Amino acid sequence: MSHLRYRCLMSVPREQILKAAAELLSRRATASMDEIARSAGISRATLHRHFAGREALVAALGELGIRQIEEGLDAARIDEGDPAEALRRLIDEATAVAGFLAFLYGENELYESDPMVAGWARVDARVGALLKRGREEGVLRGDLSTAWLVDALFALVAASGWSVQDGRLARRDASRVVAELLLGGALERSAR
Amino acid sequence: MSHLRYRCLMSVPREQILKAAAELLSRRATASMDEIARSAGISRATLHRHFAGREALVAALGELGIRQIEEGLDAARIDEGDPAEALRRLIDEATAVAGFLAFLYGENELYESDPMVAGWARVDARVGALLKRGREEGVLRGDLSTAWLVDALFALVAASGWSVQDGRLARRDASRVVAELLLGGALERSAR
DNA sequence: CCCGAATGAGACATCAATGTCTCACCTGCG
DNA sequence: CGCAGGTGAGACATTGATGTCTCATTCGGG
Repeated sequence: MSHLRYRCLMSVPREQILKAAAELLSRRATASMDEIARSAGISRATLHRHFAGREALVAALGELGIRQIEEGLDAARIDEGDPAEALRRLIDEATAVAGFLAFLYGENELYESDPMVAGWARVDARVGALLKRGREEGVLRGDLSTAWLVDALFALVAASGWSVQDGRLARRDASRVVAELLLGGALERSAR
Repeated sequence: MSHLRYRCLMSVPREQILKAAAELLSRRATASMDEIARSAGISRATLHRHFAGREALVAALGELGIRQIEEGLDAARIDEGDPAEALRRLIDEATAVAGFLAFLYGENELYESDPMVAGWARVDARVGALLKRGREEGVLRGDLSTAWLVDALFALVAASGWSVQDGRLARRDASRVVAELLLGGALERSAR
């Protein structure tokens, strides 16, 4: 939430445009520039003033998404303490930017660009390292590959974002339900 | 649904075309008809001979997807026996058609049609009923809503399908890792 | 009050995807 | 062999999205 000064009209902040675009595109990759603009509450002309074209918009979206997730990884301090607790902190941060994560998760095949691939690889490596540490410390199961757990983590975070968008899940519950399901599973404790 | 014999060339079966289309479109919703055709190993002209247009293709895709999932629900006999075991059977059936499920899961906002919405609602209700039964019998946790568990189930099945497509997961392991993660979670048993 | 900056609405050309068509080819069968 | 059905390649017009442009409007600041 940038509280910078806007000299004239109440311009919609660039980041807010990107957020709206991410949430729309994560659901409908075929959304037109006009739909994207209206979802952000601006006109198509203004959208084009911010981003040269669809390609530039998607590039900015990918860049911001990667940056937000990496900032989340930093904030979660995933190299410290109990792996399970680190994972919960990571999920806290990730669900906060679930919209962008859902976009990256579902759309990374489109508009492939080297920096985006590299950024995603960095994120993947860091999350994988955490899960590997958890496995080696005996906290996480050894019969589920870390690669699958990474995929499952992002899938659940993205799903939580969609559930929130669709009103099936309260935003404040997203982090908890993802963490509880990913870590503890769906079975009642007495039943396992 | 004509299951007639093909008298001349080795025609690519309609269902195989739909399967290829589902796997491609679940990843890249913007794929062109030409890309879809080539992913199925046929020409654009032949694709148009099978399906009047993109709309008809997507409709057929949705119809077949819903049908396959409902057949899977039938085969899994989810109303019988231990809910956890029923859920494992359901996941077995669902991962077998993960490509179609991933398509339906990610693309159901596009090309909305009444029969598709109704079909998805039927599936949702049946899976929800199973989870509700599991909760009432004390097998499934009561602190995770059934709506969330339904979303998570489909998200994990779809994710497993993508992981298989991308070569990060062996197809024969898909059912196991989804079921183990969804039911038991990622924590080592001794650690919880 | 007036000016400047940013916006929204709309016109316009361009481009890629789409849907339809024709035609030549191949294969299986009588 | 000759035919018939299915196919691939390609031409063609059409459509919708896109990118660029102009112009009037509006709001904030000096």
